Amino acid sequence: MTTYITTPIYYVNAMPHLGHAYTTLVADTYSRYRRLCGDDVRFQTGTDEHGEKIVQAAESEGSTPREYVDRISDTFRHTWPTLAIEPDNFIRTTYPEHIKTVQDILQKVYDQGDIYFSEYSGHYCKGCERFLTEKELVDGTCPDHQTVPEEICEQNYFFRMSTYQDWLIEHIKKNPDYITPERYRNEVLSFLSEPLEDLCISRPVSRLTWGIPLPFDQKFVTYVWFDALINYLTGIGYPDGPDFEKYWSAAEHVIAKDILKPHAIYWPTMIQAMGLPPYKRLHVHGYWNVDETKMSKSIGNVIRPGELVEKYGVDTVRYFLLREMSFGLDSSFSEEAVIARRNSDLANDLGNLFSRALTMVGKYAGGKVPKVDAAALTDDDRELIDSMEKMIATYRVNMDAFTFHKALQAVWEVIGLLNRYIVTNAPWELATAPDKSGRLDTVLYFLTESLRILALVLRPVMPVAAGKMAAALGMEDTMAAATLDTAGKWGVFEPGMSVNKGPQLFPRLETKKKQQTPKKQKKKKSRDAESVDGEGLITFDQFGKVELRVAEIVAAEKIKKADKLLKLTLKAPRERTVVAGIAKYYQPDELVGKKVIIVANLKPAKLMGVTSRGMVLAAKEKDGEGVERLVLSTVDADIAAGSRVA
RNA sequence: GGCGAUGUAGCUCAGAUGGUUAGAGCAUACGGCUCAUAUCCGUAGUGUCCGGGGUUCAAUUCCCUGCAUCGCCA
Repeated sequence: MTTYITTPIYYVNAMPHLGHAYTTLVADTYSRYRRLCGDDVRFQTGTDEHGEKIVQAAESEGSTPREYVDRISDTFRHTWPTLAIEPDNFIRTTYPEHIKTVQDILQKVYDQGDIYFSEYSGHYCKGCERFLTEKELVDGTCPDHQTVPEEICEQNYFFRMSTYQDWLIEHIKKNPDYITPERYRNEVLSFLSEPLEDLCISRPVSRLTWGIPLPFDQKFVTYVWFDALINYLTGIGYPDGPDFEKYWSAAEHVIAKDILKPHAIYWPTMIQAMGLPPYKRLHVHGYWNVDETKMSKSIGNVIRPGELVEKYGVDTVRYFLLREMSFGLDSSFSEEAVIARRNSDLANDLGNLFSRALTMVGKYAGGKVPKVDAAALTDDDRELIDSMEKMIATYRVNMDAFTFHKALQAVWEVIGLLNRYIVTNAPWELATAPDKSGRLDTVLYFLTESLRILALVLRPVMPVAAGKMAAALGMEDTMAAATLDTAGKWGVFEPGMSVNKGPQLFPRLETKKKQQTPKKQKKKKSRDAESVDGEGLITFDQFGKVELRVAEIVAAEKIKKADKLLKLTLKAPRERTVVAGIAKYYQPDELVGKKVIIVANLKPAKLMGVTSRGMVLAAKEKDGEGVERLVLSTVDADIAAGSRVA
């Protein structure tokens, strides 16, 4: 079998965050799993590097687009190994081969009449990089950027997506696995129940230069779709690379739900127009909410995967992300939850199981895997074998279906069974009775054999830890080459092999201040959950939740019908909109350029129709006559916008 | 505004084509073991299964309606 698994290519206007990491981790885990099944696997990720936003981002830091994309793309490329993510190919849309193939495809589709030229006019928002419909406008402004869109009349090229609508509906209906989980399949079908409009695929060079020129009209460059999506083809050598057909016939894409439409609608119709067979499956996952709010650049509560790995280790992070999220749904991320998973699942259940079992093989069997008396198996033993085999079957079904949380749940059920097996068979008692040595050997063999299977199935999820487990079992090399077919069954371990406990797999992590008398705390909290311990004092941790940052005011304007409110556009370091109640004390003009301190992770709120993401800190006083004065907080010396304040 | 999803134990969630005692993990309390990483094993709980109405011998499950949250579309 062949597997071709891809992540989206990531737009280089942002640094890698938890969302990128999760998508890529899923693809990596799946690729490792398919290799474990013996597949020929190709795993691809990369970066999407064209577009107006890139030009702006490059300008704002004084570099060329080329320098800028090289730098950010490199950051992505170097982030993945820290998570033990190992793609076979890292593609960039600025690679010459990609550009050439994109142009060839555009020419082909143009020649066959599926791309046409047309004129239209509308409200173009620069921030959104697109035209907004009348209904999207709020008081004539873009609701996301609070700017008045330009009235632009423009000519562009369009792809006849509508031609392929009926085919696509048929295809999705006939192939229930084409888009999963089902909720997203339904969403797509519901969208397709209305007539599709054709897809605008170009931008005039007058407005965008950082893109791939249309081969049939040099006054235009291609806009995102025919550039970015085609990476899935160019990355495996389309059109005439030797491996192209082999991998393309097995193509599976992993995406987050925000890019469902391009992948479930635009892309299949494009593929169909090119005369290629459709991709095999599309796997759609949800978002990570961070501490109960959406993770977003503008709120600034972005989790950096590298920092997590540094703190908790690569295996814990991978396990947590795959175990905690029900694939397809949103999940919430918190470091408390990571620590809880680490301690209960990894340290207590799994790590301790390895530790106790291998210690006993060392103590009671001289460190060598003993022989089994096959004639004297108990019901316990048979139940264990049975459970192991069922677990492997469940694991395979769920790994195939991308329901990683269920696969891991099945593995942990058998880990629980093993811990029980130890207690009921009490090897330490068997060891004191000379006539029970046969039974002792059997129990120890059953344990080590089970550990071997655990190390095998956990490899796709926790490659580093699984390597340590294999090493402890003396099977580092054989495990690395093993497949589920050859090794994923009972009875593979050869008696006589040496095992070696080695260091702890998952040392417990200290939980914060757990020793303090919890009962007293409880009483206090139940009286008033809002009040803080002590007399109005907050803990350092509580303070740590408040993210203060330096922000530069780049624009300020009054909000209509609100005499106190100003709408500020801040850079911290990304642009965001914050509404501040300072209109009585400051004029918009005098604010621009000022550097202030903001609460960056405040839950967004709508004030007079404007969404405010954060708040500006200011001091207020009343003089003797009750007249109020307000002064904005600022910084003592010039410092980069976005700097953290603590 | 239209369509859809979700609402179950303190927390995160599973589940039943309607039918006895509604489940798991974490957290909590108590007991046991000593091979093990203060780990493991056992026991114990608590639930107006979102509110209201209907169908039915019987509804947490089906139907209607309301509320809340979320998603897609306009």
